[in-house]
Amino acid sequence: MKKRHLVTAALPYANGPLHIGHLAGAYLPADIYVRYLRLMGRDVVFVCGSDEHGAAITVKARKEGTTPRAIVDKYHAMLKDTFEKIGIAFDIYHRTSEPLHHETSQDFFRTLLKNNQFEEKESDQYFDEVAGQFLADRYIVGTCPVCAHPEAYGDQCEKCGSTLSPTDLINPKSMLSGSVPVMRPTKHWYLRLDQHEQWLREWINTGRTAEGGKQLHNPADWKNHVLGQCNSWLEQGLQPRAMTRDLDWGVDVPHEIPGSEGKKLYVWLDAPIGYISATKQWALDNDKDWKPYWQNDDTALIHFIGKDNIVFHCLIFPAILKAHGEFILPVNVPANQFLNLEGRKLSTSKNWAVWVHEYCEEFKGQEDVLRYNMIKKMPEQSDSEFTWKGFQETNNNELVNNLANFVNRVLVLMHKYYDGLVPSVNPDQSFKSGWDAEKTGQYNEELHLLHQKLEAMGAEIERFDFREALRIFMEISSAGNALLQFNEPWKTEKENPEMVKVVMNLALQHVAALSVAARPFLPFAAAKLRDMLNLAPLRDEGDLLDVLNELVEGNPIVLPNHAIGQAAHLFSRIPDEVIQKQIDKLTATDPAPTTTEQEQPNTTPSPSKYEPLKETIQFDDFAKMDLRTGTILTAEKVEKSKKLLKLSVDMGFETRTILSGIAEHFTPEEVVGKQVVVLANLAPRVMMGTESQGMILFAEDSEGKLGFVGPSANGWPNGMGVK
RNA sequence: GGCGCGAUAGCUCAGCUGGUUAGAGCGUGCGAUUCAUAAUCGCAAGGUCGGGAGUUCAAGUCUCCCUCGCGCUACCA
Repeated sequence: MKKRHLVTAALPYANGPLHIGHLAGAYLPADIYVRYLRLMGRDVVFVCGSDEHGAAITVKARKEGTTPRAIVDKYHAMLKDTFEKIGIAFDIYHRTSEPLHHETSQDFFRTLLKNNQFEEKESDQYFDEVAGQFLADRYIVGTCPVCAHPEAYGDQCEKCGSTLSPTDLINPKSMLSGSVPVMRPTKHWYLRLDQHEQWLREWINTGRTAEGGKQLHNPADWKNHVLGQCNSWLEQGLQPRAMTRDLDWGVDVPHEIPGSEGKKLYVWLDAPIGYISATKQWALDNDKDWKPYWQNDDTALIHFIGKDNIVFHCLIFPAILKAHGEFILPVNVPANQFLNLEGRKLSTSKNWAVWVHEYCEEFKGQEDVLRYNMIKKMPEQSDSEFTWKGFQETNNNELVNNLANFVNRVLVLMHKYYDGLVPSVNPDQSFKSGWDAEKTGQYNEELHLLHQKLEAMGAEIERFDFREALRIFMEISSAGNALLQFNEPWKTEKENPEMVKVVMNLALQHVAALSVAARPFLPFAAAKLRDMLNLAPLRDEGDLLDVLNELVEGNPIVLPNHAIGQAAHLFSRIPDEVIQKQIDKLTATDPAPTTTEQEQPNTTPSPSKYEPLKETIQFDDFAKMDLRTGTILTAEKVEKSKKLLKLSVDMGFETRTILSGIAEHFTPEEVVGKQVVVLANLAPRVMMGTESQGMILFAEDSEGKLGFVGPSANGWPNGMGVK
């Protein structure tokens, strides 16, 4: 194992609160890993912070009539508070708007420039002639080519989730001035990723940056989907990537560099360097040196992220680090897959989520219950699912019935029989082992078994299998329950008090071991347990290592005559009403039916389903559109396209070829013969090698389902106007 | 469309380089027990390992094709 660890968790974007998907994907696994390392006495720094730049934040500020600064201040404070409440124990939670970060990333940029890592390239970008500036993708709105949502952004449609590029938008408009943007050439700095392809391929697949080079990591330890995603990119060939953008909210390209006016560092540089700035700030605050953590190959650098971030952390950021020349590469990037909620994908825009700050309000004192559930459902190898019902069952059956109940019965019996003083034991006294009813137990040997379990648990954490680690943790509680069950102190106390002393002492050692081992998973419960046992609070400085060192010798971790505290309930049952309330809340904010309900006609949509009205236009604006009736004659799927159908439409006076993005809604057979309304004077556009000569109108419901729009009477003549 | 990852008991998931009757937790059924938040402990039932073909003495595990889910990507009005 390396001498020291630097652990990062993906920087959350400061334009919204944290939901359980974020938690299960990156922050909780990172936190467990780090807490474990601290318990083992390792040198570890855990950094994170808010990602506060980019156009999405300025857009949000504009919408809400405030400043980007106000937006990031609000969400930074909120995120920081949420992390604290749910027990994510960063060493520092930084933010990219700090001057230190600006300096750090600008220095990085200078070094890359000096090292000839950039090429300057001109490309055409949308430019707002009224506002006199280039437009970030987010600053351009238009109609989504996929779902016809009229307010899609240049990079993404929030309605249907499609990834877009600004040139895809129909009727693009600048959000700054409302004018129609024009294409204009602009210059940017591109990182020569193509020059890094060779060693990246070698590094990803062999753990060495060059043949015969030093072994930096073992690819067998990396997750399948991580390697697969990387190789998929490598095989397609890496292209130079722009590292700067025409933005107005971000880190300036250093001013001394010619052509830097109006240019900001793109998120590719800005965000990951945030890890480094955060480490620097931590070092300043704690009178430490940040450099060994980033520049010494004794350090294990580990990035915890979600699967959408794989390429960024496994290819682009490593390329940046290597291009700089003085930095180490990550030894692992244990990316998780996605967590679904009640059968559907989490969606911020559709408010289909469990918000962590709300959970912390509504379930005060039950932070660990959420953590436990997140671990059980952690999407380590494939997507997983959170349900409120499962949340309740897990809490009641495992945390209350097994763990909390075990702790409670031990403490109650200890007080009953020994007034809360740990009894001394005769190590030769035999009893039934809690691990196997058939086996005769021996005190020191049983303590040694406890050691083995804790060690196995740690090994699983080290290989990022947190669910398995948690299972082993619970095994210790189950074995404790079994120990009591097999030996029945409540029956045997009178006839065989010596045996009961050993059993109760041993049961207490289980509880004590759990009070330490729980720390990575259930930090609040761990603290409560320490208190109940009247043991010193954990210091995060090798407490588990100390326990292991005693147990491996067969020694107890709580000595005879230690006075324990009063028993209290570690976890409480969650009743049906509480769960039902959460389910109601979820379905109230998003009335979308589940799959089984989808058949039901939904005639009374709630007000929230309606899109806001667009701004008022004049009659002249409407009159510009030439709408005509037409009939679809033929339809076929466009090759290599998922969404397009190629249609020929009888317009009466002529037959037109029109491409329409409806292949995911209708089969070609379904649409042939349908009478439709066509926007006939729309400028033609070539897509997938075919020119589209118009646009077909569809009605869309709140689910994104499409319906034909046409004259209600059959046999209406084609080519007629629609007014 | 291309590429990647996944599809295993009612539910949530493990199954490393192919090799004995395919595992765990939860749920279910039966039994034991009462110190404990009607908790606990034991036993049992439950799977043609998404579908099809192939390689092999032997395939959940390798190859090919197909279906479905998710992600990345693409000139998609």
